[in-house]
Amino acid sequence: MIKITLPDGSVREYEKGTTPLQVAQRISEGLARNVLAARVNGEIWDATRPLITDSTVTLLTWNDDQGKSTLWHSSAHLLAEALEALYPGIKFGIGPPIDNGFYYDVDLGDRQLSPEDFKKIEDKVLELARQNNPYLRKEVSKSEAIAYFKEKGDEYKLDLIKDLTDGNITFYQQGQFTDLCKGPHIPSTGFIKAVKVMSIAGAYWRGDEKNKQLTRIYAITFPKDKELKEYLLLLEEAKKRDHRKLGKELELFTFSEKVGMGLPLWLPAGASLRERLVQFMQRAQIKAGYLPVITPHIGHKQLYVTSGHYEKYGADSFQPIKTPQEGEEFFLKPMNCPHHCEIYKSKPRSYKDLPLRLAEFGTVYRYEQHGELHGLTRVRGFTQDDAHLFCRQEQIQEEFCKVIDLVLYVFRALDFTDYTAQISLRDPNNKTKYIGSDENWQKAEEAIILSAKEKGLRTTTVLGEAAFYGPKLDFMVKDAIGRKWQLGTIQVDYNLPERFELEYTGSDNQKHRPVMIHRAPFGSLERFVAVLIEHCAGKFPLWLTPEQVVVLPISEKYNDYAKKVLDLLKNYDIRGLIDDRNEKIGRKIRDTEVKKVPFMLIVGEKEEAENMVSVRKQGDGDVGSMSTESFANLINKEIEEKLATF
RNA sequence: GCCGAAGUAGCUCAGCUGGUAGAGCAGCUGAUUUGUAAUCAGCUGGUCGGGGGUUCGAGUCCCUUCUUCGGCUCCA
Repeated sequence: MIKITLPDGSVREYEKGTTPLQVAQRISEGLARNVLAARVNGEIWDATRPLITDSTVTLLTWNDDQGKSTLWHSSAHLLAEALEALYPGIKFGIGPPIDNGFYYDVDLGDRQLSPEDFKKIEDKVLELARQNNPYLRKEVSKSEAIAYFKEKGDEYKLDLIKDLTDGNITFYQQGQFTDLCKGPHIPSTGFIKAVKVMSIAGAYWRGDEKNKQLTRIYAITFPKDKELKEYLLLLEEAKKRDHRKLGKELELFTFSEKVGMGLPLWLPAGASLRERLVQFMQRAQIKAGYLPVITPHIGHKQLYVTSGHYEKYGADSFQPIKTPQEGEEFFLKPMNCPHHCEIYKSKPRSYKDLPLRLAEFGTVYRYEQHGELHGLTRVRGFTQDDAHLFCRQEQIQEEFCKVIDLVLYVFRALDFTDYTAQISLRDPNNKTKYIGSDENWQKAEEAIILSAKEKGLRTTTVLGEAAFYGPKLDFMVKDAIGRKWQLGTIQVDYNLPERFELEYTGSDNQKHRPVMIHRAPFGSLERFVAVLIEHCAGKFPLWLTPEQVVVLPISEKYNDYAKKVLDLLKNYDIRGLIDDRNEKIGRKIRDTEVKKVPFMLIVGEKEEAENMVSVRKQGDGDVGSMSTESFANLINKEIEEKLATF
């Protein structure tokens, strides 16, 4: 008999060789029907793999990320079986689960797949799924494995086997298809109830462009048909929120081939929105003790040689700007930090000056690859809400705490309520690839962990994700439809102070090296605005939105009164317009709704006589009438409450 | 940069196997003076992404180039 510990802490005895699935069955049939895999002593196992020692077992279902990825991984095998049945002789690369579904890389030979084939593939997958074939795990020797795929003529699998160690190789078979795979897998194909082939794309074997290009087939599966339908609805919703589409509709920004790809042009509505974000951050930063600096858009080559960016990125970026002076070269700045380091060096610094917090909305230029450009999220010129905090080692924790406060203030003001923080630390097994002393790293990592804890952040910690120059803390937000985005970042840097030989005089009258912290709560304004647009579907918070109010006169007779109303609103710092077109009120309302303006003030004979406005809220309809002053006070109060928490 | 798909009016899109470009919205003009999500009528607007080729004739077929989209790779 063996002892099985379940997540609730209960311990039960089972016969040796009992499977996690049987454990589930003993608990309830309903649970057993939903078990996709199991976590056994921290490892993910097949639910049908016999337990032979005392174990801690967690049963995984569709509600667990690992349950999902197990189902998707198994689905990849099923997709491969379907493809092999439809297109005999094709060869297989790899077929892993991904964030939303899975893919399989296949070598189709001379065949071309097109979206018209998707339905056929889906039908075949479902047909095979209904056979409810079990996924059978089989341990094989390296020579057996090689023999099998030689026989089958699948050179990609042979390439994979080459790197595996003998005695550690497993096959999984379901139905007519056997694949090299370490697993785990779901018990049988019948768990897969719905499938959608999403797209195809080219992908090099092993991600190397020198290798053959395979066809990558993306698909997603679900244990219930209803979930597929929900997923497709979510995709539609994401399409509606696409910042490129909304940016065009709301006239926030545009691109021009003539100006250059990846170089956004901010239109008046977008530019004023962006300026409001900048002012919002500037106000908060002044409170937090930041000092503004301004640096030019270009810098001498030597600046980037010193910073190390020239060596690392010079060749792959915008090429130097030459001058009439022979041999003189300038670069568009790819980062603000080298300039800020020079500002630090502009005079001798004392420990009393620290922390020194230099802030700049600095526009930087990076030559992103052609295929990588995407709306505002991936551009070649963008503005960071950058700041560099120069401090003493022992000030790191306090500075981190203050930056976290600032980031959380941003999230609150912009209605990002669901976020986590990722702490990226050194790879403890490979300490040599990082710059800075072991002792400092340890202290900095500890400071980050403690400040995240002090601020009550939900965190995940990832070893080996730190930059070579220091550990960092990144914020991940979930938007209104559940997608994850990485936003603010705070990074410790031991490298640049070293390269620029930054110093301060300590209380001991000795020279010391400061630590630098990079931080950008928005990251880049371009990317942040893109995420924000998609998060709020273009319905920006009241304090930020381009127009807060549109005054709608019932007919041209009331344009003068509308003007009076708007003038009064302007005295209250409320942004608005009058729709004085010769249109019916229904039309004006519709057009204003479509522009996602939060409030409409309808004025006609009645309102003019009573000196009132009739208020209509975007999405909610008529909310009654009031005086212009009370309306102005109402919305200003709402804005104040939103922004006053820092 | 690589693979695949696409580029037609300001926007969204139609245009079958080649026969000489069309709709809705927007814009302009006029009528209407309007009460909570589209008033009516008329008009303007396109070297069909650019260049080259095949053809009596190209939006349509071929080549090339640019851009966009979906991926790959990379990201200080």
